Amino acid sequence: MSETAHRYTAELADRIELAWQDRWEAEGTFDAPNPSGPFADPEKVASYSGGHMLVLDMFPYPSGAGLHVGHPLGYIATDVFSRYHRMLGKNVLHCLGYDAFGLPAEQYAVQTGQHPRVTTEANIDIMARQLRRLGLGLDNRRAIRTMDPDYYRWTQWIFLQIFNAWYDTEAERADGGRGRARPIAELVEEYASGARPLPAEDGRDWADLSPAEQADIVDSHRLAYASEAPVNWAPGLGSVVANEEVTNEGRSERGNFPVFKRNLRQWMMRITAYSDRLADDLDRVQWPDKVKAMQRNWIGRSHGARVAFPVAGLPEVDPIEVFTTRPDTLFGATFMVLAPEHPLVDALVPAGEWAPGTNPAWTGGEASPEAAVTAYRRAASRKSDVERQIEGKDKTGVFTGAYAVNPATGAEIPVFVADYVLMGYGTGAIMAVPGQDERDWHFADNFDLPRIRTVQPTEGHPEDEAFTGEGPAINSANDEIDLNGKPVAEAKAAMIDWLVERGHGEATVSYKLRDWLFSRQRYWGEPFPIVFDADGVAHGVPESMLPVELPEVPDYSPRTFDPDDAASEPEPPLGRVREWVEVDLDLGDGRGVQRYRRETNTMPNWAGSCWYYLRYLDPENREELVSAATEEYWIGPRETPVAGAPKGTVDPGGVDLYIGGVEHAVLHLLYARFWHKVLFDLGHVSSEEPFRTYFSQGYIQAPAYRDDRGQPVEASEVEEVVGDSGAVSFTWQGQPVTREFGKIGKSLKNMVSPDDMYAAYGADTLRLYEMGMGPLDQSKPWDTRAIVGSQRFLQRLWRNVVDEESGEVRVVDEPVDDATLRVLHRTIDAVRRDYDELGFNTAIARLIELNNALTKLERVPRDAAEQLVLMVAPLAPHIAEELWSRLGHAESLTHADFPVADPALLVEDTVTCVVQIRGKVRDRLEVASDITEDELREKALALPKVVDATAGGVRTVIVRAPRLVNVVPM
RNA sequence: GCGCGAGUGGCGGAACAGGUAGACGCGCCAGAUUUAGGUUCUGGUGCCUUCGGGUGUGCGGGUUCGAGUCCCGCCUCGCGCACCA
Repeated sequence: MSETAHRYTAELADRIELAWQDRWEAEGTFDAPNPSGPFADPEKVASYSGGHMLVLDMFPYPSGAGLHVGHPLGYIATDVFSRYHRMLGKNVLHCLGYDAFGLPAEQYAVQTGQHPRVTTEANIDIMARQLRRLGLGLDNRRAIRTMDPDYYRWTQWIFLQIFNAWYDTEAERADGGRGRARPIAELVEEYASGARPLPAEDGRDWADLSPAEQADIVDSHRLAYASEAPVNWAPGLGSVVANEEVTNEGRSERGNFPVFKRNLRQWMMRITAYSDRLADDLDRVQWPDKVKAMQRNWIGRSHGARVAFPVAGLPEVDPIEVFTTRPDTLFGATFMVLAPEHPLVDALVPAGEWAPGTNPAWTGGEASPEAAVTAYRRAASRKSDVERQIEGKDKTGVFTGAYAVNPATGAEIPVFVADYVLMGYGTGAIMAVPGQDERDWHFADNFDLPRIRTVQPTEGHPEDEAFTGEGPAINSANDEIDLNGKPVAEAKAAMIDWLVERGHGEATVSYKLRDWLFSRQRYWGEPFPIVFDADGVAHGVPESMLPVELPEVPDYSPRTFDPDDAASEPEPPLGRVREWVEVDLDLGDGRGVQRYRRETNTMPNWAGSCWYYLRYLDPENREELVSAATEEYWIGPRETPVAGAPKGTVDPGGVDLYIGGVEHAVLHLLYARFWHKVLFDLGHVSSEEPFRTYFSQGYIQAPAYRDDRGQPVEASEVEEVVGDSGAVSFTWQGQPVTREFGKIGKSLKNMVSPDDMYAAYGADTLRLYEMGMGPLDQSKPWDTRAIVGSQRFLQRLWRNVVDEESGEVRVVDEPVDDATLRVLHRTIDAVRRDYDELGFNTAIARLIELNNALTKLERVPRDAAEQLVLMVAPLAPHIAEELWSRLGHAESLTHADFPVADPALLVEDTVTCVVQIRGKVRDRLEVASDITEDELREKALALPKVVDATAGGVRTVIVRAPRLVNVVPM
């Protein structure tokens, strides 16, 4: 034990931190008042001079492994930002809930027989303790959990809103655009009154239709609908998954099982109705360009044309509709290709044998078109996405035996079936233009089909390749239209005009985005508030019957199958609870008590996370999801749009700062935007976007080590060996291992727990280290050795205020000297700018510099120390509170005013001027900061080094007073 | 292949608007304290150097009085998408 009994050690930090965490909790320091409702405190709300701000993190999934040091990075950043803005006088709401439904808890439950609620609650407790120890300033009254019935009743309520809505593409919006969701009852009304013509043209009125026919029409409009459609079925997982959850390799993100396209009856969300708004409104939010690009790419809007190709000799068959982005190349369409699943295929295929003279390569080795198509379709349906991927560019297909007429040339061109054309994009059929499309070129190669170039390739372009570039049209004229010589864009426009005029097609837009598969065959998720009547018609459960609670089941596991058994059928666990599934209800629709069957699928994990930020605002509201006043207060549109938005942009509202990982760029962040827009259309929220500013934080990577077999070894047991030459190598149990940097976790055996950091350094040191490592949006390697630097800073800060031996406050009540005052105010100015822009690493560097300056003083003036403590507070709140308190302040500094820089003190009297010769620094001058150019030039030219260099004369002198002179000799 | 981003000391990273490259921290070196180790404190630390200076921000060119920063062409790495007609 040294005599420095009051040194800032890990033990002292621990005592200070726990004490302040208790006090914050007892005083409700971070409880943010609402303007009305359960958390109302209008007086307090009005007292905030700086307005209000909502700062959120993507909420965590409570996994069993607890936190590692990578998790809190974003939480610390939002906490620092929140604390800073509280000191600017704002009512800051920062809180954190739990994404509690999900697969890992269910899988664990299957293994152990423990109810997933029990394990999830235990995990939440562990996480909550670890997060509390970090000193986050959260309003814990709002820590919602998606698995609680009080929460998911509103998830179900939103589902019903979507179920009971349709997208009216003609309806006008407030912003002047067209298209918005409307209640389904209004659609029924319009049909019933005759205001809207019925889709079927058999002359009957709405009232003449049977209830089942009416239901069919209504259901086909709903934004949430059950439909039989090709979905991603993962037999090994026992569940279907969304497109967004299928990996590049065609496997399920969860469990890594093969995924098959299967026609199954599942719940879908009509997110495609919002394609344009989801793409366009990205201009209105402040998000990283990368994430905007990812969403735009996922939505995949492309402009082109729809063209109809009549089928030769079959006037009764519908023409084949294709989508093309290159209508200008129509003259080069020498064949057509339909997706194997295309509904028109059966009608096209002629009966009987192949026509005499059919190219044997087209027949797939079968005796008739029908046999060939059937065999090809069967083979295609058996292929998993993995296999499709592996086959890659090797184009396969068979001839259907049918020909279509190219409307531009009148030529009869063969129609093929091939799986390189996807049913889910465009119309599921293409016009093949081998001259201008690589894939079509390859197919033409394989099947000996003609190729006509319709764009003049640039010089030197290989003879044996498609030309996809820009150039004048060639070979593109008939009696009515001549594109030859026109550049691509002009030719496109001319062709579209001609197509429209002749009734062959029209300009159109196509999207990659598809409707969202919304049901899962799992136990641990939200039940659908849906029941089916005896006719199989789906009915929404009345609001008064919400929540539809998740029943207890004897067995949590869905039925899983051999991972490659594509023909297996999903069987959700809830289907086994007959007494829950079969239910007598009065839905209040005049039918009285009837027997119904409940929907046994559950909602995907994304459901709860789609809207949790809204429930934070008003978590105890029993009547509404969120009250209008509260929603508008926290996330209503602001007067000024976000920085960087195009001119004339109207602010969409939303969370002021949302921080989370980029892995959710096209999942959570797209789904939440979709739900929010539906809620906006239906009048439940005033904001049009959920997150007006989103920031994606980087990952913290930690060193991981592998032995000579490539197996990870326990990183904490690895020793570093420094060789004679200074080269560093690593060993584990005596054997050499190699180092890499990777995601922290069990799989790489490189876990670093925050608990160990709390024990060795304290939470403030950990916070400071994580914020000081580098820019927040960058990934960076964890280095436990380097944390000590952050601890040393806090120790020096502590020592500047508290005497280490006596424990007494050692600041003096003397005015701050002029030099120190200038350093102080420059620091205030810089730190404010850094905090505003989440530049915490540079803010910390500034604070260390200021602290080092104070260390050099014989006596530390109180005023300088206090301002420094206030500036450190957002980053290291416990030590700051403790020092603030020891400096004689009874109140927490949470709402103390953040220091303000005096502009007068930012102007320096003298500055260092560099004197360059030919652009290289050769000397320096101390000059008055208001020195004139002429004076400075004179001084610089008089310097001995300059005199030497300019003996042969001066060509030019550049003067940028007061900082720089550049002399260029002859 | 397409899209986005990044290459700066031994390491993490600074550098507002083209104007002192390497702030701050780790590590390393030296000294002080300590019985010693550790801790803590003080000073030094891009590279080369004949101690005058030379050189230096992935590579090659360009613009400029002046380039880490702007332009053109490459290379490498990371991330995302990927038969999207």
